[in-house]
Amino acid sequence: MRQSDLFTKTRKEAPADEIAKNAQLLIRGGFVHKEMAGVYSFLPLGLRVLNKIAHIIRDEMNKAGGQELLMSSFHPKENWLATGRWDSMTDLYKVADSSGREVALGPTHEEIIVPIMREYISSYKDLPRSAYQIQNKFRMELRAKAGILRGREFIMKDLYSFHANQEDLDTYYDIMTKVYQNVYDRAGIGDETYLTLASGSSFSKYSHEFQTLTDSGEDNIHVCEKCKVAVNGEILSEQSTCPNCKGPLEPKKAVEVGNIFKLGTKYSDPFALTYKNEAGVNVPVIMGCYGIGLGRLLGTIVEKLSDEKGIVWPAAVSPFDVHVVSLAKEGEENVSGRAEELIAKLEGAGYEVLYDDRDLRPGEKFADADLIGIPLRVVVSTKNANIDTFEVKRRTDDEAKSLSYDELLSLLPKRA
RNA sequence: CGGGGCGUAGUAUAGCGGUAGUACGUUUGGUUUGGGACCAAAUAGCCCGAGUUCGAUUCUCGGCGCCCCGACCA
Repeated sequence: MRQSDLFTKTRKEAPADEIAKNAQLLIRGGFVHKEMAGVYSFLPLGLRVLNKIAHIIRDEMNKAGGQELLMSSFHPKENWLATGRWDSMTDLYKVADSSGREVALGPTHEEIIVPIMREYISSYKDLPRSAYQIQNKFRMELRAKAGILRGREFIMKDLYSFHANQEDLDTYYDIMTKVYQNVYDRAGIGDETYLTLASGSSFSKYSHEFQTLTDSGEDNIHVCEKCKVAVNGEILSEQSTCPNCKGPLEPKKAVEVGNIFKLGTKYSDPFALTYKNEAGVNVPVIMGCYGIGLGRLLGTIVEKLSDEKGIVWPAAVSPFDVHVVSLAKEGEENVSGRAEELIAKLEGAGYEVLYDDRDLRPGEKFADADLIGIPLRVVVSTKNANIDTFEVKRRTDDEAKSLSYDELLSLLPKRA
């Protein structure tokens, strides 16, 4: 993609009232546009990152047997009355149409998925089942904050699993624990993301959160670095040592990038979601639910992986694979021509390229490249127009290197 | 929801009881061209409402909005 065609522009300064690093960098780079407190639009660059994250999540959820669907955002009031959450969930958006009919805007989808599954689960032969979606959620946060880390409208992957018995849920829960860690590993923040014991529900004493260490996080957790596990501060009085090695815990700030819950029959009961076992007896379906906030994950990556110049995207979630910066001046067709040949080769090899073809001074282009944060920058200029190497700099490097095309390729993730 | 702060051009800011200046951006012309250039010109603004006042962007009150701390948070 030609940068001169990209409708967004970078800016030197962030809005004064955005303190959060994720919001500052994402706005300056043209990834997001703020609409109101806690509500952001994703611009082309931001959407590319979001889609990369979604791709990773889909891949992992599919591996775990998840079947993707897309549920509605409008929810029937009666479904929420059935679970009691129409009144008990204080951050539920309730909207009325002109006739006064009320509906909820979905903050989570147990009230929708369970009635759906009720139509398709009737026998033990129909279990287990696992379904997920990636969809916008609405929660009336009293205080949106920290840029895109806590919003009122946000994109979430929510997966719901349905089981014949507790053992099957337990097994699946362990699989999801592993799958979640895979997601964070692939998104580049796995090494500082902790499986964290947190408070549970009436059904299960504990749940698990995935918490990424960062000072901008709003949660206080207590970590055991050896075992890579942690305990949320909210249950520290009950669990004051490492759940694994029983060693001491160290307090840290963290942001919750995912959580997994054993729901039991909490939502199957109100909708009478049961199945017939082999003896022909109706038995309640046991459920689990598993969530990841995509925008929050994106923001967390920015919080953790950025420097004073801008964002440093991990390769798997970068909006583009390569940033080709042409320093061609007016009339230097040999330079721009070489840049375009390179891009054609890279794209032919399956890579996504952002091509800075703009008529700007080099300093400005470099500053933008650093801000946007694509992992690999390739400069084509009169310096290398007539030799067979390119000037290549990884975003994490300080100095550029002169590399051949093949050497450049070796720095990129493999493509099939 | 409690507490605090802040609303001036697209962005960042200065300022004043007498209707606003600077920088970046954008547009035009020229000089430039390897880490956010320079000259000249142009463009564009006081959140909304009420009150006080001869006069309010400035003071007072109310509203709305944004940020921060706390509470809340599948």
